[in-house]
Amino acid sequence: MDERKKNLLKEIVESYIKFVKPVGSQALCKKFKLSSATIRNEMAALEKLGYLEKNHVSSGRIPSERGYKYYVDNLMKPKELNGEEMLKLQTIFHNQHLQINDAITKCMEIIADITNYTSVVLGKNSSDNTLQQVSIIPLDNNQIIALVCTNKGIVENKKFTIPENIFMGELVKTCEIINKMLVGTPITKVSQRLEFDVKPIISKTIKQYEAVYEIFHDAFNDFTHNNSNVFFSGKTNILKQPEYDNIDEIKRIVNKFEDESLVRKIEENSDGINVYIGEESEFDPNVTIIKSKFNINGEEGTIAIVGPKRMEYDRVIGLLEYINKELQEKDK
Amino acid sequence: MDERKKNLLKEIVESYIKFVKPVGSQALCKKFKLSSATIRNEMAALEKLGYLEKNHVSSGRIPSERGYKYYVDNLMKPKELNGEEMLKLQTIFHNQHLQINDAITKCMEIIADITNYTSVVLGKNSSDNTLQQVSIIPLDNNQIIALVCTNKGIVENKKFTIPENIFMGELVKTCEIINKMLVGTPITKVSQRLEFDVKPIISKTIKQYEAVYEIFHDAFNDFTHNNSNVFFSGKTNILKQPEYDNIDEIKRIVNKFEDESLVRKIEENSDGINVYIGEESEFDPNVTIIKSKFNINGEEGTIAIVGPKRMEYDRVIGLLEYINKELQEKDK
DNA sequence: TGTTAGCACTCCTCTTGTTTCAGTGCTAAT
DNA sequence: ATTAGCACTGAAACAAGAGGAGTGCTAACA
Repeated sequence: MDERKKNLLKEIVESYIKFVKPVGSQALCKKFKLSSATIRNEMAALEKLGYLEKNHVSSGRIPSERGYKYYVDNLMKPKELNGEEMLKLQTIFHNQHLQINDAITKCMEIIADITNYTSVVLGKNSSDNTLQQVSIIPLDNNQIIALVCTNKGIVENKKFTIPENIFMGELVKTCEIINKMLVGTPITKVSQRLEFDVKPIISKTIKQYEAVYEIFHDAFNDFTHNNSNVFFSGKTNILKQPEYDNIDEIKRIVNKFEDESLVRKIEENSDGINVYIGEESEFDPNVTIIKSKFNINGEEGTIAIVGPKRMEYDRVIGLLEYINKELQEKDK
Repeated sequence: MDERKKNLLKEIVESYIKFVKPVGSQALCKKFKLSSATIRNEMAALEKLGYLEKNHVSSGRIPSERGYKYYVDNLMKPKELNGEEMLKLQTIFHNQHLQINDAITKCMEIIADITNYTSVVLGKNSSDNTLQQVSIIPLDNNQIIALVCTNKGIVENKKFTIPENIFMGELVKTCEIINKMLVGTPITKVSQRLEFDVKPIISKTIKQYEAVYEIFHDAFNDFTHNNSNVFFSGKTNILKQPEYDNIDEIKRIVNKFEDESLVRKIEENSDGINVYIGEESEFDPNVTIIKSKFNINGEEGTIAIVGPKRMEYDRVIGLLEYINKELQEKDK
C-alpha cells in the first residue's frame, strides 16, 4: 500500500459515501492528474488486495467491507462538529437541570436527526441499584401512589386502588417497616426479602396483611420487570438512505429493530468508540454500527448509531467523541 | 340500491379487503348464481352511483371511498373477537394492578400487533390535574430526588445535585411550605404561584432562597413541558401492507407519523367509534383512521387505528367496541 | 323486462430484442 | 512507470409483440 493507493482508496470511499454511485476511473483523473488507464491499474491492484469490489465487470468500484475498515482505521480523521451541531448539543449539556440519562437520550435524538441514521441507547439493567426509600402518597380515600426509589435515583411509581378493608394507617406502617428493614438491599433481592422477612412481621400486627403485602409486592415487581430500557430514535431513518431502495431490505432491517433480543446484543463491552461494519455488526450484513460504552455517575450503558455501510464515519465518530468528552466533563 | 346491489357491493368490498386485487365479474358468478354479464351490468350501475371505481377500462372494480363508507355504515357488522384476541386483551384488563393508562397503551400495542395496522394513543394534556404533593428523597449528601404528584396520580421525578451552600433542612422546609400553600392548585398555575406566593415567604427564612426556588421551579417545569404524550405502536406496520409497494408512498406516510403536529390533529371529539376514510382522514389520502374517544377515571384521550383504506373494518371496529366496553367496566 | 351469450375492444403485463453507454482489462507504444 | 487505443461486458432504457383479464354493448331469449 503505497501513498498513492491510500489516497486513491480514500477518495473512492469518500466519493461513494457522498454519491452512492460506483466510482469509475475517469472520475478520478483530474484529481490525481493521471490518465484513466493508470487509475484503472491501481484500482485493479486495490481490488486484488480486497479493498474494492465491483458489482459487475464494467461497473466502477465500490469499497468492500475491508475497504471501509481500512479507511476508518488508517485514512479517516474524525470531523469536527460544525457550529450548528455544536450549538444543539451544547444546549443539552449545559442544561444543569437535566439528568444524565435524559441528556444522553436527548443527545441521541439530535444525532439521529442531523445524521439521518438510527440511534440507540441501551441502558444497563440496573441490577446494582439498592433500595433507597419506599413511600406512599394518598390521592383520595381509596387510591394511593406507591413510590420506590433506588440509591441511584431511579423512581418507579404505581397507582393502586386500596381494597376496602385496608386502612391507610396500615399501609403507612408497612412502609415504615420496609424502610427500616430493607433500605440498602439490592433491588433484585427486595421481592424475596419482602416475602420472607417483612411479611411475617406485618402478619402479626396487620389483619389484612396479605392484601397489603400484595400492593408492595406489585410495586417492586414493576421495577424488576421494567429493566429493559432500550431507547430508539430515528427508527425509520433508514428510509432516507438512498441505497435502501427495495422494500424487502427495508422490511428486513426494520423488523430487526423490533426484535428486542437482537437489539440487546448491540451492547458494547470494550472502551472507546468501536466500528462494526457489515457482517461484523452481527446485526445485519448491510449496516454499520458505531458503538460507545458509557459509565457516568452510576449510569451505565451503550450508545450506538446504526446506518448504511457507507456511513459518514468521520462525522459520526466526531460526534460520538464530542459526546464522550462532554459526558466525562459532566461526570466530574 | 336494491338488495342484490347491496350484497354485490358487500362482496366486492370484502373480496378486495382480503385479496387486494380488483374484483372482476367472473369471480362473482358462482356466488350469486348469475352470469358474468348480469354482474357487469350491476357493477356498472354501482360505479355510476359512485361506490366502485376502475383503475383502467379493463381492470375489474375496486371500492371507492364512498363505497367503503357505505359498506361501513350499512353493510358491515362488527366482528366478534376470536378466542386468542379475547384472551390477550383480557389478561390486560383483568390485571387489577395495571393503571388505566398503561392498560390502554398495552391494549393498543396488542392491537397493532394482531392487526398489522398502526395504533395511536393521544393523551389529553393533563391540564386539569392539580398538585397533590411535593416531596424530596435524599440519595446521599449532595443529591436528592424531587417528586411531584398530582391528584390524578401522575408522578414526575427529577434528580438534583444540591448546591454546596444549601442545607437539606431548608429543602425539607420549603417542601412543607409548598405543600401547605399550593396543594390543590392547578398544575398549570403552580409555577406562577411558586414564584409570586412561595418565593417571598422562603426568602425571609432561607438564605440561599434563590437556589432553592430554582430546584422546585425546575421540577414543576418538567411537568408542564412533558404534556405531549403521544403513544405509537406498530409505526412501521405499514410495510406489511401489500398495497404500499412503492417506497415514496411509504416514506410519505411514515414521515407524517413523525410530524407531531399532524399526529396531534388525530384527536377525536365526538363520541363513539368513528371511521375516516381516505381524504376524510385529513391525514393522508391513502389511509383510513378509526378513532374513539375515552374518558375514564379522569384520564382523557383518543385511541386510533391507522391502516390502509381497505382496512378490515369489521375486525377493527369489533376490537375497539370491545375495548370501550372493558374500559367502561373498569371505570366503575 | 330481466338475463345471458357473444364479440370487439382496451389496457396491463410479460417477454424478447435492440441500442446505448459507462466502465473495464489488456496490449503496445511512449 | 505511464498512457493511448481498442475490444469487450453488462446494465439500463426503450420498442414491439403476444397473452390475458376484464370491460361495454348488442342482440337474442325466457
